[in-house]
Amino acid sequence: MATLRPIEFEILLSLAGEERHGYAIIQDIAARSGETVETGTLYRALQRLTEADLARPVAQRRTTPGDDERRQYYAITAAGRQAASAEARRLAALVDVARAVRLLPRTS
Amino acid sequence: MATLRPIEFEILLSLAGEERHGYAIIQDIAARSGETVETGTLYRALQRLTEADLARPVAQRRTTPGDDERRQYYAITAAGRQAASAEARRLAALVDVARAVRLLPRTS
DNA sequence: GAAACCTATGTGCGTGGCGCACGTAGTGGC
DNA sequence: GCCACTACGTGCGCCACGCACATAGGTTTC
Repeated sequence: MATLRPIEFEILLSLAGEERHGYAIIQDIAARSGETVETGTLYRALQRLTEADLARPVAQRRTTPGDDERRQYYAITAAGRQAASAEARRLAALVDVARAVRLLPRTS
Repeated sequence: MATLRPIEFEILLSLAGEERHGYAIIQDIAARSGETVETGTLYRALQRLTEADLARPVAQRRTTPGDDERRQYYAITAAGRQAASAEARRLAALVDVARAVRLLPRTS
C-alpha cells in the first residue's frame, strides 16, 4: 500500500465524517484548516482514491430540493477507513515526537 | 512561507532533538518510524532547508575519535523551530479531527 | 443589463519533488 | 576477493501539484 498523500488524507478525513461531493470537500478543508485546495488537485486526488478503492462515488440520490444535480458524492470505503486510520496513528506518533523535542508543549 | 513538505518536517524533527549529519537523520527517521528515506530525497531536502534558512550546516567540529570526517552536521535554526512548531500544531489539529470522526480512539 | 461572483466539475501545461539507480570512497567482515 | 556499511552526492524519469482555463447555471452588485 503506497503511502497516503497529505491531500488524500485530508479528503478521507472529510469523507469519514459524512458523504460529500468535491466542492463540499474543498469547503470543508478550508473551514477546518484555512488551506485552499486547488480544484485540479482535488478532483485528480479523488480519482486516485477511487481507483485505489479508498473512496467510491455514490450512486445518484433522490433529488431533494436545493440539491445541485451536478454534484458527484463520494463515500469512504472500508479500506479507506483503514488507510486513514493508519495515517492518523502515524501522524499522532509524529506529534508525540514533536512534544518530546519541545516543539509543542507537553500539555495540549 | 511555503508549507513544509513531510520529509522536511521529519528532518526538522530530527534536528530539533540534536545536531545530526545526513546519514544519522536517515537512521533516526528509520528507527522511530520504520520509513526508509532515500539518500537523494534527504540530501536535496537538506539543501532546500538550508537555502530557506530553516536548517544550517554546522562548522567542522574537533575530530573526536570515531567521528567520521566526511560527516556534515546540520542544526535547526530559530526559523526552523518556528516552522516545525507550526507544522506540528497543524498535524495535531488533524489528529484531533481524526478522533472526532472516530478514525482514532478518543483515549490515546 | 452587464459584470462579477458562487457553485460544480473537469482538462492542459509547466515546474519540481521524489524514487531508483549509480558514482565515489574508506572501513570492516568472512 | 566480495559484500555490506558508512557517508555524501548526482542523473534521470515519472507524476503530483499549482495555476490557468473551459463550461455552465444561478445570484449578487453597480
